[in-house]
Parts: sequence; structure tokens; C-alpha cells
Amino acid sequence: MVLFSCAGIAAARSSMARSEEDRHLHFEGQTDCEPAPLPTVRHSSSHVMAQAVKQLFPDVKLAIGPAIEDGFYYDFAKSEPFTPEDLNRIEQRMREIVQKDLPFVREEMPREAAVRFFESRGEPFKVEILKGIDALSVSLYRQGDFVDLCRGPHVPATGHIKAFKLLSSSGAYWRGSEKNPMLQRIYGTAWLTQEELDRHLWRLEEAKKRDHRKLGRELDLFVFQDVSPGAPFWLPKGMVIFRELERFWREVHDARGYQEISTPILVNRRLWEESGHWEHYRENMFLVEVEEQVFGLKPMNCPESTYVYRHHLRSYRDLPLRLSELGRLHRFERSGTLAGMFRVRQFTQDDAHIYCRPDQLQSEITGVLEIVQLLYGAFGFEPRFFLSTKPDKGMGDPALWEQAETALREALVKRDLPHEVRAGEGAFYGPKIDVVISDVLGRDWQLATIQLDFVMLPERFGLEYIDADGQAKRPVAIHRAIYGSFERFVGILTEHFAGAFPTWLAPVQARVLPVSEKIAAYGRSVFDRLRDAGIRVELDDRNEKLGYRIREAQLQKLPYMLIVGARESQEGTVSLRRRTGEDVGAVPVDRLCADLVAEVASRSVSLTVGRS
RNA sequence: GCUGGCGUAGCUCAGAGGUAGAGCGGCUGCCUUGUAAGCAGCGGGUCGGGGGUUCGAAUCCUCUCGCCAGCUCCA
Repeated sequence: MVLFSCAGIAAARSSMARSEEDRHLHFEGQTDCEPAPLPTVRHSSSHVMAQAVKQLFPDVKLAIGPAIEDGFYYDFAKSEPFTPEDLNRIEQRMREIVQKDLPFVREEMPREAAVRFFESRGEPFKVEILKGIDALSVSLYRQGDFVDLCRGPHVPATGHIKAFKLLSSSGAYWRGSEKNPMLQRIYGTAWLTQEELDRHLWRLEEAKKRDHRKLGRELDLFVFQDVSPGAPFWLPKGMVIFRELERFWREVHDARGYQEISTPILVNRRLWEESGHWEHYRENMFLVEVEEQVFGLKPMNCPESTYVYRHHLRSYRDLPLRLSELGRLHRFERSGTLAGMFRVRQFTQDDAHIYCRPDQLQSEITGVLEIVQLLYGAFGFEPRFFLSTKPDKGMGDPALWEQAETALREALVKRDLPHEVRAGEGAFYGPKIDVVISDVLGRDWQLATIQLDFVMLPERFGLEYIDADGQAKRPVAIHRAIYGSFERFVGILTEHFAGAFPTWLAPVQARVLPVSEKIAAYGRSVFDRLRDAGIRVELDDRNEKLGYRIREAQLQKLPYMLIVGARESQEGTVSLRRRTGEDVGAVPVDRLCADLVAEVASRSVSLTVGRS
């Protein structure tokens, strides 16, 4: 159940991956995989893999093997995990099976017969699946000596599998429940052509290179320490990025009537009881006992923002009230779920709660969408929008739901934003818009959410305003976050840009490199000029060869290197080198300064200095 | 939390019962530097932590903490 979904930070999950697994696990739909070429090849690859495994390890039991996003897996019951050498052997055997071009043959048999068949073959998981379904007749697919319970479809023969590779193995629970025995899962990837496979493998390789945990350490942005798992230590350079994001965010919000607040991190249990977190969310909260009172570290900002709302008696004239808060939150996440900046226990949410009248909803949503486009545009992200509507369990006045969903839809239309509807996927307290972006490697990230709330804050905390008719009325609350969390967002940006941040975000924007000590004075004067202009500039006048210092600046991915020697010192120029390796040549210091300032002010994603 | 893997110098890693190693980084000196690594020398470690086995433990056993992959979870 989705509760208190105050701008959740969960990664977007592929709906396809979900359904392909569910088809197998729960016999949903008519087939075991999407009957399109790519899922079919992947599904067939998983059968070939199972065949290879059965040949090499006759004692393993078969569980399930669906196609998933980018590939396939198969789960086996086996006492020992598969080793990397095992995977090599299995992959080799798969290639032999492909070589033989064995046809996939479909057979039908009564369910009861199938139960006996799989019992006789010693496949308890297949039997369990068969006993759980109510079909009279089921289908099997056979290729060579291998046969599996399966609804297909499959490629005509194993020779149609052209481009695949096994990737990894690990434990996975039978039917996805930690109460069930653990199986051994092997993941593979399969594509229609070798080119697509190569490209996918390149992407995996590239993602590894861009890992923000590695880059964060190498570029001195942030580190994790044993003493506080799931909570980053922001280093000076990482903090520059954090502060620039904050600055940008505040600029945008200040200009749009938001009022920033800051509420306590440590709050008495009474508040959490009032908000319902104590009942529904306690196991994810860090609790502290002092003087016989229990306090909780806030996992969300929303309850406390209502205290700010209630500080005054509100008039309809006060609305909308837009209260923003960069709140530091703590959520207890199970140890095995932490993952760098992507899944943390402490993070800073760029939160805001808008309290408004129902008739103001559309314009408020429109305003939030504008902010989303503005903030994401700066990074070159193209947001996609998902509108989630009333679920069966939705609470509150149906007319209000209707009005709110219309407001959300019209706000999207008004800003000319195409969107996908996720019917019935809204929270019980209101409909929402989720925003997803794709990074440069094509990975999807859910960042912003805009959630309407008729129930949680307004009802539980008894929020009111006095309307024009003198009557007390209930406002609607809008929960929204744009970056989601600074931690996760910086992690995403780090991988998206591979550490080569746009100049406005770069911890060091330029470095002056005097060719030798003879040029030290001029180097310092250039450095001073830029620093006075507000540029984050460094002077590297160490007693090292130019090539050595360039290499270091290059590895640190500094946008600009400013090389100065006798020539430049005479002409009042610098020799400009970009981190891309381009040698731009001599640029007068005046122009350099003006261009740099302009590039930073415009928050350009590309390096523009010296292009004019 | 579960399954498996891994914790050795700031970083990347070698060492697998017998006196803790390398490369890079750091420091010092020489060189006086022109677009991705000049040369030499010197420091640097309770081998994640606790307990055990052993004459002797980085190495074997055990507990624990953390990290990685996947599962589960993600309000």
C-alpha cells in the first residue's frame, strides 16, 4: 500500500520487467512473454540456458525463467551457487545448442498429466506451479532433450538466438518471497543482433566507469564511512555542487512566491501519532529516547509543515500558501538495500507543500510543472509525465477527486506536456503526477512527484481557512519535490555527466597553469582577475612539467585550463584548453573573464568560452 | 533482513601458517618546465574490529561491523 508518499525517491521500475515475471509466476496474460521479437528471443534464450544447465548439472531443479528488460534469467534450485567458471561453461554449452538449431516444439497435455509428468522428472517447482493454476490443459515446449512448462511463444529453433551473453548469478527467492527457499538465478542478456548486444555491453561497461561512488571519491565530492552507513560525508567539492543546486532552486522558488521554512529534525512521538506515521511507518524511523520521552527523526517534512500553516488563522486571501523546505530526512532502510547516493538513510529533500483552495489547483499545478521544466532543462533532461488517478481505496469526496484529476490533466495540457495515464495508481489521499527522466545511458529515473492530498494533511491535522462566506473550509495540500533528494540527484548527475559537470556546477571551473616559474607573477594576476570575477579558479604553479599538470587537471575534469607562458604574458592572453582536449589558442583575459561569467550565469551545459 | 562475494598504505591491488609488499599519490631534493605522467631519495599499515586455534595468524576457526551483486523492501 502506498502511504504518505511525500515525494518518494524510489527508482522507476520498468512495468515490462514486472509483467514478464508476473506472467510466469502468476500465469497472468495469455503467454509467458510479450509476443514481440525481442522478448521472444530472450524467453527462448532462457530455455536454452536451462537446457545447458540441466546438461551440465543434472541435479538442479527448474524454477522459472522469464524475459526481462534487457535480457532474461532462469532460477534453479542448487545447493551451491554458480561460479563464474560455471557461467562460462554454461554459455559455451548454450552456443553448442544454438549451433544445433534445435526446433522448439509445442505440446499440449491435460494439467493432471502434466503434474504426473513433472513429478516423474523430479521437478517440484513445476508441479507447484501446475497445482496453482486452474487450466484444464497446459502447454509444454521441447527443444532437443529439454522440456519445460511454458505458454510460449518461442523462436522456431535455437539457431534463431544470435546475440546473447550470460552476465551474473546470485540468490533469489522462490516466488519472490523471503519466506521461501533461496534459488540460484543466472542473468543473461540477449538481442536481435550482435551490434545491439555490443552496444548494451558497452553501456554496462560505461555505467561501471561512471559509478558515482567511484567518481565521488576520485573527484573528492563525497565519501561514505563505516561510522554512518547510508549517509554521505559531503567533501568541499561536492558541497559546491550541492550549494549551486540549492542556489538555483532557491532562485526559481523565490521568484514564484514560495516561502522557505525549516522545521525540527527531532520530533516528539506525539506528532507521529497524530500524522499516522507511528502506526504505518514506525519501523522505518530512527527513534531516540530522552527524559522518558520518545522522539523520532523526521522521515518526511509534511506533518510539520502543517504546524506552520496552523500558526495563523488562514483566510481564503492567504491561499495559496507555498511553504518550501530543504529538509534533512532520515529513513531506516534495511542494510542490504543501501546503494551509494541512490539509496541512503539520510538525505535532503527539496520539498514544498502548497496549501490552496480547490479552485486554485490547476494554476498551482501549472506552476509546479513550469518549475520542473525549468530545473530539468538546465541539465538537458527531457521529463516524461505520468498521471495516476483514483484507486479503489481512494478516500474523500469523489467530486473533489474528479475536480483534482481534471486540474492535473488540464495543467499538463496547458503546458503542452504529453503524458501517460496510470489508472487507479494514485495514492489513497489523492491523484498525482510522477516525472521520469532518462540519463545519457538511457537509464530511467523517477525524480519529481506532484501529489494532491485531500486527506492526510488537511483532515488529520484539521486544516482550515475562512472562506469569503465566513465559513471554515478545508484546503487541499500539494506535496511536491523536484530534484527528489539532493543526494540522489547529485549521484544521477555525476553518472550522467561522467563527472564532467557543466561549468556552473563544476567545483573548480578553471585552473591557471603557468608554463614555468618565470611566469608566476602573470599567472597570479590572471588567477586574481578570475577570482575577483567570482569564478572558482585555482592556480597550479607547482614545480612540475606542464604536461603533468595538464594531466591532473584533465583527470579532475576541470572545464578549462588556462596556460600562460612568455607569449601570453606579453599579449595579455591565456592559451585556452578545454577538458575535451581542444586547444582553443590565445584568448584575451578580458574576454575570457566575460565569457566565463556569462557561461556560468546562463547555466549552460556546454563549454562556450572562446567560441565567439 | 536473506544468499553469495569482498575488506591489506590516501587510491588500485599482490601476499594464502614463519620478520607486511608493489605501482600511483604524499614529502624532500635535483631539473626550469609549452598542451595527458621528468629524475632521485624518504616516509607511510593494530592487514575492518573482537574472541579463539597454534611455538607462531594478514593467512585457519568463530562472532561482529562495513562494502559489492542479486533477492526482498522503497512509505
